[in-house]
Amino acid sequence: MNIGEVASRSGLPAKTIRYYEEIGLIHPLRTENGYRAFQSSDLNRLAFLGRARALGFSIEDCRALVSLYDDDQRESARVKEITEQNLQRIAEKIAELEAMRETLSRLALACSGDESPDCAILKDLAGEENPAAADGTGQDCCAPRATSTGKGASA
Amino acid sequence: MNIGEVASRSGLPAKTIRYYEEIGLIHPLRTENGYRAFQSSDLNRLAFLGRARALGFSIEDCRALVSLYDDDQRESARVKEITEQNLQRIAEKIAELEAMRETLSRLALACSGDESPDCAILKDLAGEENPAAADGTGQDCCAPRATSTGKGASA
DNA sequence: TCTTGACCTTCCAGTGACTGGAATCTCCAT
DNA sequence: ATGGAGATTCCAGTCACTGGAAGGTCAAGA
Repeated sequence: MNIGEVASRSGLPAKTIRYYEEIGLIHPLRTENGYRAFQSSDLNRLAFLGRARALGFSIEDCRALVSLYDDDQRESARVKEITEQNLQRIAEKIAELEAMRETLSRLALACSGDESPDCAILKDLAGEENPAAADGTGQDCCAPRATSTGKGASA
Repeated sequence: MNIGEVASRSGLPAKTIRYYEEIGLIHPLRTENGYRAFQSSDLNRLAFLGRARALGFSIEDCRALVSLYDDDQRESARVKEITEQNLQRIAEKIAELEAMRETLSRLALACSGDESPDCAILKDLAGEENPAAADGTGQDCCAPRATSTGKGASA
């Protein structure tokens, strides 16, 4: 199989497949003309990688996972450990985004969204004491210093 | 104020403040020795930017927001529009992460996590017909081709 | 036989939003 | 005079690709 067929069969762009070879995730053979010659085992590996990536595993996680997959002496505990770390990262990210969503929803509600320059969103961003808070918690959510690890926008 | 004081007062790293100047988000004056000389208005602007970034606005959104903030002819509708676009991006990201979380939780539960090589997680990634599904929906969540826009791991 | 066009190759640069580090300069206190 | 903190610029790296240029290969059709 040439790269085009593997791309359409695996759902991964050809560019990505070349990149995965470059970083050592796959090792397809070559034909005389220099084209990559994929076996069905390569296709399986790429599908595995595509699924793992779609589940949020990092490339380094994927490297570990395929190597565990290849290793029949593996302990499933190691796989579970990687999975649970990923799960925790994702849960943290969700929590961070939920906090943003709540604040943004509140601000959007408080903004009239008309032709006047008066804007509750800008007032909040400018640090004026919450005219639109009214949630009683008094939490200073999402101030720059409060952003533990994440760097704000990333999507 | 020098950059160090502004950094500690705004909560933004000095590196980030220099970067924000480089991309034209702020325009601090300079003293004779070449040091940046920040006014309190620069500090306000940086705090504004820090809050906006912590709420997930992109740098380009931030550029638009500060320019709206500076414009007393603005219409609050424009601010609300940007906010709601951001809100939607965040909601989509959350939905994507929730789907990952659900699948990962299911897989982690199905994996014994012991010293044996038998692993439900690896089986699923390898595309074996869901031995751990049992959710009745039969949805082929998180297959590589199903990943609409997002590129999988990004946190 | 020649040409066309699809497909393949490599290499380099860009993305977003910083972050790290080197080399150098300025200022102030001892 | 010296030491150290803090400032400057510039370059490279992060993550996981993605876009594009320049060129090689192959099969089909005129």
